Amino acid sequence: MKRMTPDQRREAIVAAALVVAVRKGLASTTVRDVAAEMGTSSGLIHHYFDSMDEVLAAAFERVAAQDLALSAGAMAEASSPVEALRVFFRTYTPADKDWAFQLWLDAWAEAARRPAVQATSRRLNLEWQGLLEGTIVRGVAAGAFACGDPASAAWRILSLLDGLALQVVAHGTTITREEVVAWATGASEGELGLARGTLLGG
Amino acid sequence: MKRMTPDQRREAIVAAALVVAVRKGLASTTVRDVAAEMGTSSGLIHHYFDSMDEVLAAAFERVAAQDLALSAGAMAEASSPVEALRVFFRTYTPADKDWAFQLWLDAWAEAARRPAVQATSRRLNLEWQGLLEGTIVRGVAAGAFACGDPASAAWRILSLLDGLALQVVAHGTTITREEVVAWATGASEGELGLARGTLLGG
DNA sequence: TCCGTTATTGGACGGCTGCGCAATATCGTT
DNA sequence: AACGATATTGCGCAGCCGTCCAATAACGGA
Repeated sequence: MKRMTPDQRREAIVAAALVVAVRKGLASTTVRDVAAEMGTSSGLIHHYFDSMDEVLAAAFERVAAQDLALSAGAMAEASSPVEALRVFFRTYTPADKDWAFQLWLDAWAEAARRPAVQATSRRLNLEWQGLLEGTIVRGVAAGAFACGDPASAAWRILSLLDGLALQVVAHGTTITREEVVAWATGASEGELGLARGTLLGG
Repeated sequence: MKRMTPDQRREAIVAAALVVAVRKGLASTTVRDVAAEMGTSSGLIHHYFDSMDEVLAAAFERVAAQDLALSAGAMAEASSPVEALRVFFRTYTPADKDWAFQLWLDAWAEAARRPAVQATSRRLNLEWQGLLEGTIVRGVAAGAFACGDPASAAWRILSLLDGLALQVVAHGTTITREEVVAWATGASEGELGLARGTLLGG
């Protein structure tokens, strides 16, 4: 195959790994799959990554970090903390990309046995919490929210959303996507002392 | 190996599969692992189960259903809905058995690609929600809780708990077990119109 | 004690796994 | 045009996978 610069090749490997991971699941993505997806030999992958663990972590990070950056960017442009929270719920909720959330499920499960995946998953979860906490802190400072403990409130909102989304993605029919959004925003309004329905404007 | 009745053998297979699943993860549990754990040949397993998917589903069900029954039993003996909820939080929370919750993580992730595991996981999640919903309904009837929608409240409490526990088990150090319990009970008190600290009696 | 039933064996089948390494091909530079 | 650096190949290694099936062994009833 055509020769690439190390940076380009690394990118290509991660991109190919992601395609395979979405199709087969993170845990079942193999060196040969990724090589075939790139159209190269499998040996090439170990020339850039020490282990498959690191390839999978990089592939997961690619989507997860991008989604985070997208949400963070959109929230930063919001006119107020309340609006930022609306943006958060709109962009975080698995809408047409359940596959991304499925990758989160894969990552959480794999974390126990793949150190690099665990590190990435933990770091990104922490960043989501930080993003949310920052927004809450700003809202409290602006007098828009009433919240005694922004850090824990952020964890609660994030975890509720994850727990509910999990049911949709893993089990399909137990609850609907609309219920996830409605229940999570409702609980968050209670958490932050907002009037019912405040966070549902879309 | 010694000949067993079909019932005994099925049990032995499921028990052995569970031991291996706890050690290696649900997804990485193989026919040969299970056979070796039992001390029999691997062909025996397919004499009792059509596929590995069903073995894993049965192994997962063994722990999950037992934990559910244990909680349900203890909650049924509680003197009041409030006490029942206290029991719920005490028994649901991953205390010394993170391994059981890790199996839940495995099951949720595997659900996408293993029909039998998905069916079991979904059914048990629904039963947990039902157990919680029933308790809330009884509490409302007894005037102990104020809750307009017990069904969705049950989903919210369960999902919050799952989402928080997930961080503990998958990432280890992000939040502590104590925070999980404190935050989940706190949110539930808000959800049900209880005074702060009501659910923490232990 | 013999016999039919069936639990159990053990290996065949085709395919897959992560990893490592010598050989080769393709660059940019001289 | 020749060369050194290195990206890429292709395969070997040792082992694993789920599934299937003919042969065997152990049991209960006659």
